[in-house]
Amino acid sequence: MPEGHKTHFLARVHQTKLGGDAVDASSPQGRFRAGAKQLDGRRLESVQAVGKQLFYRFEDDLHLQIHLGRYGGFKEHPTPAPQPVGQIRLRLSGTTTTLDLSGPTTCRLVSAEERADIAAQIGPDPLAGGRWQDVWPLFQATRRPLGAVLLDQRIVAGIGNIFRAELLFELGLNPLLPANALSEADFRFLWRALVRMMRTGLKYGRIITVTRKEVTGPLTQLNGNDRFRIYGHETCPACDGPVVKTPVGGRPLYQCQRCQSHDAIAPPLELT
DNA sequence: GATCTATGTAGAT
DNA sequence: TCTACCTAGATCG
Repeated sequence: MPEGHKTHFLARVHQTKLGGDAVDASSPQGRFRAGAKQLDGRRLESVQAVGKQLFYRFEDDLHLQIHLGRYGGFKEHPTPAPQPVGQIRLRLSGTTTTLDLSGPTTCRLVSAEERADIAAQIGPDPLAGGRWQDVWPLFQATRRPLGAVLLDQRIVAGIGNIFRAELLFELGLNPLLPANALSEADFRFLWRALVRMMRTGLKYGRIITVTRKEVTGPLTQLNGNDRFRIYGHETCPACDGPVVKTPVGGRPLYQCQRCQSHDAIAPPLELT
């Protein structure tokens, strides 16, 4: 269930809880048996997120690449862990913590060269010091709609369907605006908003775009789509008009057509 | 129990 | 642009 905030969050947690440990590795489901066998007993040296990719470096220059895809996820247990439940592709047991990985799109061992190649194909990552100056030329070079460009991991790393919807809504931007029609000042504004949104997601380990003013009760207790302003909603929190769900860039985009009709960044919306 | 849905991507057409 | 793939949880009957 991850966008870029989640991979960075997981990298931190896994580094803290298993970094330095010689791990017991197994594949209860069986589909990563050979890989787990190679990892078994080796020391986990570091964990790093690159956009939505996760890389685990083990001793002897062994690299594990994980992409959670849409359904993938980790469950954490104290070591010794209970019997695995469900389709556990990989179980990594450290001294104090055991991780169960299920449903990843990718879980494989790669060489240091392959790891570098994969990372090189991913655009600047707002959570890893990516700079707007490096992304801006790529926006200028394409007439593809903003809503599609934001999801392109070669251009910016870590944005998924929720961040895209929430960012475009917050800025009041028309998702179909050609990327190269955005002014430099507006692009910088967009970048700042994106970094803030993703950092908040990293802090909580989940995407939260509403602010305390907009909801009752603590942010951490929000459920489901209540954490978002537009994604998964039926009515617009600003104008109370209908939210439409239409495919842009191959994924369903939630949009208030009244509030998001602008070709430049609009004044802040009144959110209630 | 069956069916639907989901924060993603790669490869075929 | 379409389809396949990965899995769990919610919803429906």
